[in-house]
Formats: sequence, C-alpha cells, structure tokens
Amino acid sequence: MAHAAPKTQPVKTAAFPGVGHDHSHCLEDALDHAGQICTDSGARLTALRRRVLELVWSGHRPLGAYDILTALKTERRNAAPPTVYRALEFLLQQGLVHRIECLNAFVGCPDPDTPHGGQFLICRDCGLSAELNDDTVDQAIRNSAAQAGFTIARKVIEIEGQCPNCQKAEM
Amino acid sequence: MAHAAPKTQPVKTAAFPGVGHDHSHCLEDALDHAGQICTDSGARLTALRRRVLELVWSGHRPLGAYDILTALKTERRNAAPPTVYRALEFLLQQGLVHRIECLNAFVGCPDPDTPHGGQFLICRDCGLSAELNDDTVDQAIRNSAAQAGFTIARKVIEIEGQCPNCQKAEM
DNA sequence: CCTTTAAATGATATAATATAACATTATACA
DNA sequence: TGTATAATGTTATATTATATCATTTAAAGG
Repeated sequence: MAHAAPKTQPVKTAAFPGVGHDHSHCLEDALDHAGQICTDSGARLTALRRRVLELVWSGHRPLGAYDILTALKTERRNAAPPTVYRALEFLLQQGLVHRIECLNAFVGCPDPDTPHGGQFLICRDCGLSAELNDDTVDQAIRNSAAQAGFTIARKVIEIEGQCPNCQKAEM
Repeated sequence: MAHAAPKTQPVKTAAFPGVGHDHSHCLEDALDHAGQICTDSGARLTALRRRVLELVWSGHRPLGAYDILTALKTERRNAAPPTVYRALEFLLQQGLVHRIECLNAFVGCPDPDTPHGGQFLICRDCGLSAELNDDTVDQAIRNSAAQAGFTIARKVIEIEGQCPNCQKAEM
C-alpha cells in the first residue's frame, strides 16, 4: 500500500530547526538583515558587533555571554567581559538578538524587521530554542494585563520543555 | 448629582495589592498555608525555612537572595549564601515561592495549594509584583506549543510595565 | 584636509548572583 | 538507643554582569 496511513506523517515541527537544516543560510540571512537594519536606522554595525552577532548565530542554541567571550578571545586576545556585553547591548537594542532570562543567555532573532518581544520554546535536552510569535498568546496577555489596569512595557515568555526532535530520539 | 458619573470609578486593580491593604493578613495566610501543605506532604518546614518564607513575604516585592540573606544575618550571624539558597530551593519545590527570572528574585505564592507556573505582572516603578493565573493565556500557550510538537515542562511568563497605582501617581 | 566631538573600544577592577564540597548537627525511625 | 538520613554550618569558588577611566576610531562641520 504505497499511499496508506497519513496518520504516520511526521509531526509538524516548523518552529524548530530540522536536524539537517542549512544553517549557513540562517547565518547569511541574519547578517544581511542586520546590515540592512543598521544601514536604515543609522546604527553602526562595527566589525566587532557583527562578529558577536555571528557568534550568537553559530547555532540556534542560546549562548551565555562568557561562551561568546571564550570564542571571541581566540581571535581578539584582548576581549573582556565588557567587550561582549556592550556588543550584546547594541544588538538587543537593534532587535537583532533576544535575551533568554531563564538561561542568562542570548539567541539571534530570526525576524528582526518588526520589533517584538518574542516567545520562546527552549528544549532542556538539546538546548535549542525556537522563537514563536503567536498572536493569540500575545492578545491573551494584553487582555489579562488590561483587566488588571497594567501597562505593558516588556513581555518575557519562555517555555521550557522537550522539542519534537528530542521526543523522537527518546523512543 | 449624588450618583452621577460611574465612569469616574477607580479602575479595577484586583491583581495588585492596594496601597493600604492589610499585609499582616497576607503573611499569616501564607504561613498557615505553608504549614498545612508541608504537614500534608510530609515535608519539613523547619524554623529556618519558615523564617525565609516570612522574609520573602515581607511584602509583595520580589526579593533577591542576598536581600533575604542580609535580613537573615541580623538574626543568625552565621547565615551564608547556601543557607538562603537551600531554603529557597525547598520553598520552590513546595510551590510556596516563585522565582522571577527577569529579576533574579523570589516572591511568595499567594495560592500554593494547586501547583502552577504563575504569570507575573511586575511594576518597574514600585517593584511590586502581582500573580495572575489567566487560563486563556495558559491555553493559548499550550496550543502554541502543541502545534510546534513541543512538550511543556515549565512556563516563564513575566510581564514588566507599570501598575495601576503608579499610573495614577504619575498624573 | 583638519579639527573637534562623539562614539566605540581597551583595560582593570569589582559587584552581584549562585553553587560545590565537606564537616557538623539534628531528626526520624527501626 | 543506635543508625541512617536530612538539614544546616562553613569555606571556598564559580558564574554572570557592571563601573570606571583611558585610548582609539569614526563622523561632521568648517
């Protein structure tokens, strides 16, 4: 039966990067976007900042500032904590990276064109994160805050658990 | 016109503790709850743990571990970081306090009877936090995660902004 | 082009948050 | 009461983040 069981189709996992996805494309894309955004806004994407962005984008795994620093030091002997934190601060301001509070870590934003808070799924097994932007979630929160008479400045939405790939791997 | 303008009624601010609320009641309530919960589960709410819980409940403002330590040291000269972190770990496990990731701080749970993640409104002006548990938000997130094939272990939902009291104060 | 000014980076020190590891004391319970 | 386990004491150190001042680089106007 060639065209049997549609129920055995793999679960849709759009949000998480596939195991064999072409990451060089993600990286190029992120750098191109960053260049464009900074050109448009007049912000200066210096070599250092660009390099830190590349390091953040070395994968879809949120990286700690000191992880980035360690990598950076192999190229710039004089890199120090402020070197990294300043670059990250810039990248955060430009919306090019997000900070993951529950990990004290940073991850590239796949869609930096429109400012947004970001909703994150974070896998405890493999460490990968995926950014959602579900408007239903957003609206529910806006409603809830409005009912309490609260004015929102920033939303931290970080969901820890197990990603589809790691669920499969367990079986 | 004695019964004019209903539109001038104060905004409903149920979630945030009123300026003059009877906090001693909050505190007693929390301690009673804690005693009950630990008795039921067989967990040991020692004097130290109970005292740390009291300190966390000294207000509705999330406190850092070292804030708690400073307070604790006035009574126990030998208190050290592990003293506080261990007590907090216990209290977190029992669901008696929550950790606010974006502040590296801890706040008492007003409703520890049923385990829950907690959704927080955090005022940047006065530092107070209010815990929501809006099922609409919760469901939206569960849906969103399910669509991505993601299994949820823990949710971090922290909304920073301005509380109703501080909005009024600005006028 | 030069100068002035602002922005970015270098460099050093230290603050703030959190945990590891082992010793000692208290509690439960057989 | 003795023994095992849990809790706490104690010291050291890891991890994350920022303050401060010096130096270099880039931008903008004359």
